[in-house]
Amino acid sequence: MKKYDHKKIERKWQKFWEQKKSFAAKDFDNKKKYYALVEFPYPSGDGLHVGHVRSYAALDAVARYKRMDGYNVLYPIGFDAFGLPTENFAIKHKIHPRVAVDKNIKNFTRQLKALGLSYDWDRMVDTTDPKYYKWTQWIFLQLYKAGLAVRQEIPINWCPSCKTGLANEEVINGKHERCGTEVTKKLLKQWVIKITKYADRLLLDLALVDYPERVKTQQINWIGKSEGAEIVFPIVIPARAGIQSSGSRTARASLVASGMTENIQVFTTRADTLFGATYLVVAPEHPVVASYLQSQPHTHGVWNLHEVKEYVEKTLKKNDILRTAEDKEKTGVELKGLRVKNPLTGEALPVWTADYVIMGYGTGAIMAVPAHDERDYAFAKKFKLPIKPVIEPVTGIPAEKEEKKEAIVAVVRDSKTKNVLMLDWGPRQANWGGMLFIGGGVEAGESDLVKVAQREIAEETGYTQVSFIGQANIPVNNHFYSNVKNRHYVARMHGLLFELKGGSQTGLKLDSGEHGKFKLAWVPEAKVVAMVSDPGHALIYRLLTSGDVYTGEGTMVNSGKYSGLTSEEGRRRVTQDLEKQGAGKQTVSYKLRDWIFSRQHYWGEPIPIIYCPDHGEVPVPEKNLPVLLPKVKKYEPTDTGESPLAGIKAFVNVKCPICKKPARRETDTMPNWAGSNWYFIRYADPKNAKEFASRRKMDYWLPVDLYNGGMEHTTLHLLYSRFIYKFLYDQKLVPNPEPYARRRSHGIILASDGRKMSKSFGNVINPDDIVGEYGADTLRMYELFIAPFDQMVPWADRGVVGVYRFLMRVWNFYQSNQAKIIASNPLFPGGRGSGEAEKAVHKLIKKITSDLLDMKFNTAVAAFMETINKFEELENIPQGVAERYLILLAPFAPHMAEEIWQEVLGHKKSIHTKEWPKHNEKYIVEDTLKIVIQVNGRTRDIIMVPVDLPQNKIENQALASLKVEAQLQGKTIVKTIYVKGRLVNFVIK
RNA sequence: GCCGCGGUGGCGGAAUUGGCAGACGCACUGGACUCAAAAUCCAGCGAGCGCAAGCUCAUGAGGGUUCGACUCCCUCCCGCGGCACCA
Repeated sequence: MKKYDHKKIERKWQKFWEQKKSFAAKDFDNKKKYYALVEFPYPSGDGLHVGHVRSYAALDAVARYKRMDGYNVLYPIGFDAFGLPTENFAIKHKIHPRVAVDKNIKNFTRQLKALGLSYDWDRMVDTTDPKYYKWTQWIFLQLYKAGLAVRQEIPINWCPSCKTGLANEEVINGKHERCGTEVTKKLLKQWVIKITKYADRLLLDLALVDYPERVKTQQINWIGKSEGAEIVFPIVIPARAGIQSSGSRTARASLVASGMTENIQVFTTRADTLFGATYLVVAPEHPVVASYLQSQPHTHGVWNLHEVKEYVEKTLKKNDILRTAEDKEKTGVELKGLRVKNPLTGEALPVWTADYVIMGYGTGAIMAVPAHDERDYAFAKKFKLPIKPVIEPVTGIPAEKEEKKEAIVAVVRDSKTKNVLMLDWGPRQANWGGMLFIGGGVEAGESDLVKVAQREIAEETGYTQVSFIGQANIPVNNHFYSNVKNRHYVARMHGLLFELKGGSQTGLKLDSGEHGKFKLAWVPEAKVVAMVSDPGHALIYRLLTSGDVYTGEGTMVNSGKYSGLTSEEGRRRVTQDLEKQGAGKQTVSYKLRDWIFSRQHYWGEPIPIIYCPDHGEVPVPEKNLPVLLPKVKKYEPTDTGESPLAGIKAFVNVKCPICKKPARRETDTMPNWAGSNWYFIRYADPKNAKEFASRRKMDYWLPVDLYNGGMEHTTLHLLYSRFIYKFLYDQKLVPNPEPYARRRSHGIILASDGRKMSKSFGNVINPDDIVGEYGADTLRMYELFIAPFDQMVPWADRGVVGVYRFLMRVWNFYQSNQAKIIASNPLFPGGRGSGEAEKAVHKLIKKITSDLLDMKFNTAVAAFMETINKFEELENIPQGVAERYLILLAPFAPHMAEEIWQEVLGHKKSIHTKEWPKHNEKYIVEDTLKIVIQVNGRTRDIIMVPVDLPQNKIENQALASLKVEAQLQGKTIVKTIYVKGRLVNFVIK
């Protein structure tokens, strides 16, 4: 028997496939195409990670399966090699990034080839190849021409020690990753890509694609669409501000001179709370603040310029992390003297600036409604600003005919035990009964709610020694049914909290219907929430005990003509009315920010723009692309805050393409994401020198049918590349609106200690070692086997051995002559065998095919194991069965399958060109059924019956079972449940 | 805090979507082979009671729906991931 020499076998077939170009994708085949894509790796100095292998092996299995199933498959690979890691690697090892990339790509290529992945190597791309990044620059120019690439002064992360701008990726916990200095914000002119213009389509078109739900929701949340209204608050200067009245020329003139606008626009999703706005807050970066500071103090009297200036400066120094992660204590300062007018009420409101309002969202200004917003509430409490409730919650379900009443709900807490007094009205019915607090109507003539509540407490519980603690800030309108009165009510319930001071009780004084209907119950605090059965009572309890602000919807109050409307209707009406008077409009706001595209680093694509003293920004003419990254000796970041390219005269100095006068090149480079945005398009036509890809080839190959990559790219690469593709689609340059029809993500592989694999922990598994010891087939199959594909899982050395043992058994099985039996069988002409083996292989075909389509690789591998176990039990395996098993295995263990196929079974052509087998249900169907017999839902016996046995016969057989008989002793059968072909269940009493 | 995902033997995980809980693999135990070990092969392997047939308990906790719940509903606890003053 031949030994399994994985090294020899794997090397042999890898060479064979490479020489024959077995897996090259043909452009324009008459077969159906299938484009399987894995995120191309970043060729780091550490080499391939076992995490890469998981993704690549999985899609390799799919790609190989699809080829065998008759598809023309494109399964390409390339390298994403620009960016910081390489630059840092180069600096650390004192070699040029170009050299480092070439070296790393070579190493990665060797490792990938040793895994026997069926890539079409002729289509390999490298984002740092000028022939490639020419088109990355070209795409940038298209964005520029469309007005989507613009230069803006934007606050960026800034390292004051290195004097350089930083990418977000370089900021770790608020510190510069290289020097540890705290990062600040600095205004710099940056290239910005207007991805926000596509926010809505990026959101809507998620409906067109098959992505995992969590990927979709993560993108939806990231885009963060909120529908709301923009409301215009005109700025007024009140008379008491000093010298001049609001119409005063002097005051106005000063404001206008300082650039002050006529009004402040706010964004809100709750226009229904406009009557509850008691002040305005603008972000410290808001232009109103700047104009306020520039205005002339002596004309304005009470202006507190100094204080405002100090606050703004302090805030701007903080970076985002400090500003948000710092204690949540609200800070802010009033822009004294400045007032705005509520456009609907005419009420004058003060204006504050506070860092809890951020410039980047909405309009950078809000109307504060402290009664119905937690942040505004906290701010108003701290600075003693008025709080005005304008929404009352509504609970319960309205009935057609209901009586209105004012009511109280009293929560009584024992001062010692902290238990809460509840009334137990028996089991909860549809809208009455259950556990409630003490409640009662306010009767005519009663005005003091505390007295009303004390009266009700005494009447219903007899307790008189209760002291008032507090009242809920808003009443709850509760629709309910009174069983006692047999009537529907809507009660405006005021919540009051009491403490019991003494246990003495007087006689109860109940309404006629109340006698004996309820019991008193002292409920521990922790259980109250779970026990209270009425939603209105539950809400009151929350308002009373947690001090929560009511931020939900409800019915409008204290809102003039809008009072009584629901929140939803109120929002519509208020917005409409504002629109009519030109004081507002319906609008939409997104959390998504524009994409900062400039990096002050050497190792990236130069941005193809020239600055001319006469013509300003001039794009590099397309015929002059690529703008080559110059070869330099020094590529370390400078300490001037400019890209290292700025110091290279031969690069910087250039003639203006329009007037030929001396001009300067842009010296910033593009971020890492630029090259990876569109690489999957290039695979369709990787060598094209005239276009980024030919339209015909794109029409054939795109979109990607299956794209696998990491979860960590969901809101970066995945979103960016969707955006770029949509942009190209709008330019009529690519054929579809979405680049990836189906997206899947693999879980990361942790080290066996459960931590992340990391050189510093010394727990890294190198794929080379596993390939060396057990072979690529074992490594690939192991990684598919360990866990569901999308789940994170720790590495287990022993698990590798398990898969290796399995492959050894497969090897030995085919080496023995067990697999070459039965030439023909009378029942199955054509050399196919009958019975168990045939059934097993048909089941396997079905299982493997559906698992490949569903990406359930772990259960597919288990099925291979199960089937080989079965084969070993059986005496004879027909050759046809053995061959089909091997064909199914080919996408998973391609080397071993090929070796056995050609060397042991003597076939002349590669197994990977063999057609994928089809299963036939008729071989799978069992001729006897296993019927589970249950008594009261518990399995008591299992019987085997012929498939065609009718129900009554099955039931009779079930009854005849001795084990069932034992259960039936002295009981009667109430009901018999039969589930076709599956079980009989006797319900007995 | 909000959103999403998850919790099943000693471990990684199966379970046709409401119908035999624990497939497959690892670890472990016993046996065969061996002078011995490794490798390999055979058998066992959720817990408790029992000589056994078998019975009882068991899918994070508690409740509910159902003839029947890992699966559906409610409440809670824990873990992971994302977002985080987004008005």
